[in-house]
Amino acid sequence: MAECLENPGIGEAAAAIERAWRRKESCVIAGTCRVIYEGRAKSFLDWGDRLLVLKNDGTFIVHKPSGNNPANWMRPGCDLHLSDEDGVLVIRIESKKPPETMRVEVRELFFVSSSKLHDGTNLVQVGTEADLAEFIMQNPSIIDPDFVPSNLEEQTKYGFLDVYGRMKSSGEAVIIEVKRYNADLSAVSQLRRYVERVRNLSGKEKVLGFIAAPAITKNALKMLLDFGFEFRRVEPPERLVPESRNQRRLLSEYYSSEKQ
Amino acid sequence: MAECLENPGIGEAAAAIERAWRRKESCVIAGTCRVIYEGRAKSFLDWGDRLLVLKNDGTFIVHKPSGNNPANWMRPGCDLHLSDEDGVLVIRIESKKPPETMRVEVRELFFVSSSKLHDGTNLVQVGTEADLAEFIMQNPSIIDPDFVPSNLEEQTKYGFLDVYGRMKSSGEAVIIEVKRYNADLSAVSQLRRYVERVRNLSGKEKVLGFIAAPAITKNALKMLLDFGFEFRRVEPPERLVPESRNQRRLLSEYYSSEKQ
DNA sequence: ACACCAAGCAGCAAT
DNA sequence: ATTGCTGTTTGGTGT
Repeated sequence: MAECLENPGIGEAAAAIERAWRRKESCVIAGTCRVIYEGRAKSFLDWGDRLLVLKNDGTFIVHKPSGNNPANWMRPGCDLHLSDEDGVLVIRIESKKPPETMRVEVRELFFVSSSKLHDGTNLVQVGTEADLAEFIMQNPSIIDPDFVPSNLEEQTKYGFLDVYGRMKSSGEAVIIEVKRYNADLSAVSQLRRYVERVRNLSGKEKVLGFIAAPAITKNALKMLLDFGFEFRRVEPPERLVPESRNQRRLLSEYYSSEKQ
Repeated sequence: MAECLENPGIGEAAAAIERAWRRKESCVIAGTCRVIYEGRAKSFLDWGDRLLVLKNDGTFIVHKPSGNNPANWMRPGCDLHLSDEDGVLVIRIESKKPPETMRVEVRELFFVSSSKLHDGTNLVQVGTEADLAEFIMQNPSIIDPDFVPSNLEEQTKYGFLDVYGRMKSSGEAVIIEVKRYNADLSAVSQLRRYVERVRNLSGKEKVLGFIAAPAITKNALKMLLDFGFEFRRVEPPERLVPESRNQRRLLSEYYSSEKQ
């Protein structure tokens, strides 16, 4: 099932990686390497110890021993080529579209571990911006007692709008830009764009603009008010901070929500 | 140096991970697991085979056997806690700020590999937007034969302006928003914001706005022209090798050695 | 600490 | 295929 080599030689390691790749296994290499990337940009990473992750779909990821993000990577669908150049293991990874290449030179190896991995399940997520928009649709009075959200068809004729509707009494169009976190200047710009678009397309003179978010930056609020728009504070529907007690209950909660 | 376990039992694996963590080694686990994350959002990943990467700085990353991005992750600085719950290895990862938790249950293990990794060198990169802005500063005629870029201090006076200057003959202010790729609607919004800001702050009536990029989307071009701005096509220079910074010297050394 | 912005952004859905 | 936009965005820089 799994195959691990501790402190292998170049040839040994190359054979193991080649084998894993041919068998469509996932493979992790730890070693001292340097990396050259050329594609949409160019980069060079000088000698150091890293983790190299090779997936069977042609994904290749270089991780430094600290930090969240990879130092270098190649997206799924790459080709792999291994060679021994003067005692250095050279891994070339190539992508056709976009045209990119990565060259990893490994001069010392700590381990090469590989295993066939099966995974048919996908991540289930809650707490996104779409969830917040849905919450506003269900609770329109958060925006205004007079606000009535529209159906989706009416929205789509104006393009991508987070939440769209109108004021019941006046019939004025209402556009709401929803942000999951602190709304900033670009959120206001976005709202402004949408408002102008709806004004043009509908011919309505009066289009009201709102930003609904947990918070808004000072400058963004100023810009918002300058344009005659309004801010509505909206807390996310669920408490997302972790509870210390009874972690297991949460798991069963996920299960029941999965089952539905 | 390196330590690998193939198909270990729960207790064995827990001991190895604990040991790696205590020794500040980087550790990779392959196994069948499910993952619950709660923090800025919530997610649940049902049973499947994954790679788990634990770094000594408290980074924890869950990779599915395909795809570029991690399914789940915890950023640097987390605490780790291991336990055996009814024959299932439970890895709890906790972050204080922001308050987040991840719970990984591993019911089968393929390998646990760890090694102490040292890496003092950082990535050197060229071909960013800043490089393109620098190129325009050096070659202002790309924008207009009459365009004279200002020095860097003047750039920062109004905030984050990519390139700022004026027309030599008329004295009109010029603002250039630089994009490394296809300029889109948000790029035009950004330019518009900057132009309005400079108009307000400087009292200048005439402020010219440009987008300099390799390309621009259709709608973005329409919006750009509607506002009276202009587009300038700018291809990134063939050779992006900079000279000033010490770190960057490494890259130019590489390139010149490659070219021979 | 906050605000703002680029990113080899990635990935996804709608056109 | 392109466009537009979200993201547990991340990471960096300037105030």
